[in-house]
Amino acid sequence: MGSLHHIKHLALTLLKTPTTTLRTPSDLKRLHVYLIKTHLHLTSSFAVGNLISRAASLGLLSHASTMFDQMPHPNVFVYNNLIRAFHLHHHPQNALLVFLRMNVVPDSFTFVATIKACVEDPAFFRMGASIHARSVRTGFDRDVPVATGLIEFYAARAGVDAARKVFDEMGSRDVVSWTTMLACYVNVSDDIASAREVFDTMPEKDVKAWGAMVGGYVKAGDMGRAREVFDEAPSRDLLMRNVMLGGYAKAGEVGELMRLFDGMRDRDVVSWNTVIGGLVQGERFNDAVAVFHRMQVENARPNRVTFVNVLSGCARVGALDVGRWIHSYIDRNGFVVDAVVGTALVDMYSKCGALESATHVFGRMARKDVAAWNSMIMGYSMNGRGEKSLEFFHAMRREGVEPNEVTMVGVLSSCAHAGMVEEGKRCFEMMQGELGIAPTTEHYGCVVDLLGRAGLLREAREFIQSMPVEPGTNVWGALLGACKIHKNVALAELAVEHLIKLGVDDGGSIEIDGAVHEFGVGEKAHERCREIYAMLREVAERLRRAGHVAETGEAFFDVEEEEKEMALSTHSERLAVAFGLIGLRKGEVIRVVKNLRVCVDCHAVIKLISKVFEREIVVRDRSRFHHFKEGRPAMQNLVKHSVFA
DNA sequence: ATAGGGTTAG
Repeated sequence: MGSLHHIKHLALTLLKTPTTTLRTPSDLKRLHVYLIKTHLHLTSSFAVGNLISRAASLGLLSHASTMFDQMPHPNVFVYNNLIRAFHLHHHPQNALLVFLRMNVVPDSFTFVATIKACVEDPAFFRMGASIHARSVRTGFDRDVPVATGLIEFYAARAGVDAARKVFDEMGSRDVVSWTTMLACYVNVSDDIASAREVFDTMPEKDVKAWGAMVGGYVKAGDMGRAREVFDEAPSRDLLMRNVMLGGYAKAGEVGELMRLFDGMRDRDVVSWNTVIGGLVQGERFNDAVAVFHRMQVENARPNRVTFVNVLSGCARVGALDVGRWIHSYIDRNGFVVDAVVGTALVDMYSKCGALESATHVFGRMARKDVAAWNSMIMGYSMNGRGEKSLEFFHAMRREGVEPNEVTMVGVLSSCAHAGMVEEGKRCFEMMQGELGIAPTTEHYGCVVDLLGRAGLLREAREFIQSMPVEPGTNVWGALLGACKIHKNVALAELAVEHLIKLGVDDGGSIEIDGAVHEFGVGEKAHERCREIYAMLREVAERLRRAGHVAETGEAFFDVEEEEKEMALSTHSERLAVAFGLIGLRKGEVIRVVKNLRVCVDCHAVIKLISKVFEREIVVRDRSRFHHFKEGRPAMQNLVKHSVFA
């Protein structure tokens, strides 16, 4: 109820203890109206300053600036809050403009806020230096928070030595300035030894100082030392535990991660997100989804980071059901699909082979940055739609979005899939020239793929030899793929030799009812193993009747004939497809994710399975998708939601 | 009445 009594009460409370009231935007809007009605907005710097401060933290910047504009004589308190408001909303230029135009004497709070704004953008280096000079002239540089702000400013803009100079010249230091100096060594110069030296020299340490030191070791990847400091600290707060969780997540120490997490009395959304992210990184996808479900049970509210983490897990294992569920959760709960969440959705859909949904999400995104375009370009490329992918590339350039190295991987692989050799070569040239992007092993792999697929095997081989960097698995994998297509056994053996040396193994997985099942070659460990092999025998029998003969020429050159047939029929992707035939209801699309390329025989067999068993099958391998429907490689209806339609 | 330091993401 917006009764006048209620509003008056709110206003009076605000004037006494402003930070504890006004929790919602509507509270603030009512108060705004009240201040105007009572003309307090013209005279009370106290009321207006506080309103600006609360408006900024509630995301209502327009209320803040309206109130400011209406005030004839704002005092320094009002100015400070407006500068802080702009800074909070990432408008450092506006913050500094307010500072330059203010016609009252700045105080130490003003200097802190403006220096902070200068840290945000490298363009404000000279501005920051001149504010520093002004603080020296007016004596505000002796204020500890001002000097601390300057340490951060110089560390970010001129390096840690310049920051250290300010630190050394400070008249007095407190625990915050010491911790700031420590953090500069950690974040700016990766100098853990100097950070430790500062830590050992500090006259007093609070929980944040201990936390900063833990974070330093975490960033250096030294979890042993991080744990030592963590255990040694006189007290541990939530943030410090989260830092530790992040370290275990980054190091892939999932056991320690879960042990610490489960032992925590209270957790915030960062704790949950860190654990989910760590499980996804550690390829423990089912556990990651389980933790997400645990969040619901424990009434913990997820945020956009949670969604992005879970979605990236879905993308990696091709878990379309879970991904769709997350998408509907986002919509149901009114979360905004911003550039990052949108890209995560697009990426998930396209890596699950659901291009139609990916295109739909992309089309509805308000802001599309490089990463968003990349996910579309990559998505179409991986799904074998090279021309469409290049259309997106050109649209992106028309929109004035600068391509990066990820874009070019997508573009080059599109050219490879579409057989556009000359276009691909042109793009490779353009990338190094016009765009000034240095090629990575990914790009070289794409070029090998481009040449190899087109049958230019000798050129591909020569290209590999001319590479200035060591060829990775992707490069040899591309060459092997080309050898399979063009039946070049000698070159294939060379590629396989390198792949084995680089430690590549074989595996595939499939998602049933939100759970991921993994299969290796000749896998026998799965709980429904007997059923799966029975199904494989049925598959073999039905395919034989349909006239299939295995093309054993290309796999295992040194294996006896029968063993060859056996090994081929237990290739991981076939085990997974067989499991899909058992575990999924008729009419559901069977989606399989594989970490190597699908061999020619499996490709042929799965094509036949899709026909004989009347199932739609999508197999994703390390470079692209294979859609099968009614015995043919199938394409979904992609044009409907396309931005070009 | 307003300030400065350690945590998660496409």
